[in-house]
Amino acid sequence: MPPTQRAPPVNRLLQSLPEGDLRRMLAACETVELAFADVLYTPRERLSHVYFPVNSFISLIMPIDDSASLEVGMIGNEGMFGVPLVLGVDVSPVRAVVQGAGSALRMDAASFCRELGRSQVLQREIDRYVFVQLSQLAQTAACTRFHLVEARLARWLLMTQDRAHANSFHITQEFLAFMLGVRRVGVTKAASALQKRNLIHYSRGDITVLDRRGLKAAACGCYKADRESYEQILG
Amino acid sequence: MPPTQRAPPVNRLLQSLPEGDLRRMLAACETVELAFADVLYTPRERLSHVYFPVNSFISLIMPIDDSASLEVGMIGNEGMFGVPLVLGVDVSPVRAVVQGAGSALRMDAASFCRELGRSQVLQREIDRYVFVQLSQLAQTAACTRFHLVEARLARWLLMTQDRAHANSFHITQEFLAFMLGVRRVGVTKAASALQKRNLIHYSRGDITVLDRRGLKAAACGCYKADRESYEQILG
DNA sequence: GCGCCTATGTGCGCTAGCGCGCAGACGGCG
DNA sequence: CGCCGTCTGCGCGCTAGCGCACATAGGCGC
Repeated sequence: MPPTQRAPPVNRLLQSLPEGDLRRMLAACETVELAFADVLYTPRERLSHVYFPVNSFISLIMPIDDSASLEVGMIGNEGMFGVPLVLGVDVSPVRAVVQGAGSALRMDAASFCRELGRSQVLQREIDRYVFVQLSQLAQTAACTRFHLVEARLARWLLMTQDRAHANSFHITQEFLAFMLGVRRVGVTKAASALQKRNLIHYSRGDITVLDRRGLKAAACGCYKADRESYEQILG
Repeated sequence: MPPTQRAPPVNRLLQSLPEGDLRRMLAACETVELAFADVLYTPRERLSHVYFPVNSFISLIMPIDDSASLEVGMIGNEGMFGVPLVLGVDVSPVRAVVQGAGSALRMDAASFCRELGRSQVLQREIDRYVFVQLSQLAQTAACTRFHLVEARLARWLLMTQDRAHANSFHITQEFLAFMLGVRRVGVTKAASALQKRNLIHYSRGDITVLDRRGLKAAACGCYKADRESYEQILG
């Protein structure tokens, strides 16, 4: 997935299905446009829909102590939102917020469960995706504990770049701080350090990755670990 | 699960099965004795067996940067080790270490997958358990980021007490530090603070919970959140 | 061209936790 | 009874990140 490549026309989880299954899934989906910062799900609600991002992407945010929160997962067109439904549960502990505007395929929960029951391949594919999310979660937990903000930021930027399928995207430092669970000032410091090293450029919320290779070097190993986990299981 | 109650005779995931399924599962299991600090699984190995703790319990530890690590999950007789197999994957990113000595039911991976395919009820039950683990993982990630060592320690002691089905258990501060991802000295400080408040007593690795209610008050809300998640989904 | 809002940068005192090294203390074993 | 290994406690200087408050700076509307 080189960053300059265009996003595939549909979601990759779906794309891997045999033709019949794919057709049925697409028939049960509607295309929706997601706007930046849209909240698709709030904890304790019922999960009414699943989302398969096409060129949008979504953050999973774990709230805690009614003021702090932490991003614990990111979903682009390699995945889906609504994993608990696969496990027979219709709630989730995390908030789902649109991080990159764009389109997604949406399907109501009941239809999704029905199709899951019908297609072995779908079931199997999505199960594997659940595993990938689980791994990412564990990685993020440890990363958040041990790694410095600058490295975590670099990781975040790389992950976002992958899901945005572009070198530039929009995100303010305020919002970033919120994702990483640090102060805005912490992000300012880390980001300006990366900018001084000519790895990124940013201005008023528009971030451009200038040197992807350098950014990888600045990031912690967690980025690589995530990628490898994904490629090994779903690649 | 009041702490003084004895551990149920078998694993609770299994106990909830209808008689036929239960019999088949038990037939495919062997009882093994797990010793403290046994390593049941090392990342990147193939998952050869699943474990259903009876009165033992197991820690899931995420290694990172070949020296640091962090506990990201705990498995007592309410759960099982080997969740990735449910998702069609035969590896795991976490180490599995015996935290409390005792017995467990062990089953080889192939038999487990076969039984999963045979019993809808088993499948459904275990899926829900996977969800609980996932929630716990997210909770732990955020907890680790935001909460002070003392509160995290209190949470850990309560979780352990639940799984040990006893007020006392053995764990050195060194090992505890390792779980919580902090220095041993950090644990010493937190533990002696709890001891001064008469919530716990400890000496050379033997820890006794004296005041469970008080310990709950000292712990962060994550303990309560975990319990509620478990009870709501599997209770 | 001016004002305002949003985004970014900075300074300052503070705290939790780190790394390191050492001191005491308890207990099992010879 | 004494030794030694394990477990616990403490001191010291250091750093990352916090909370707060304020200072620039770019864009947009009027």
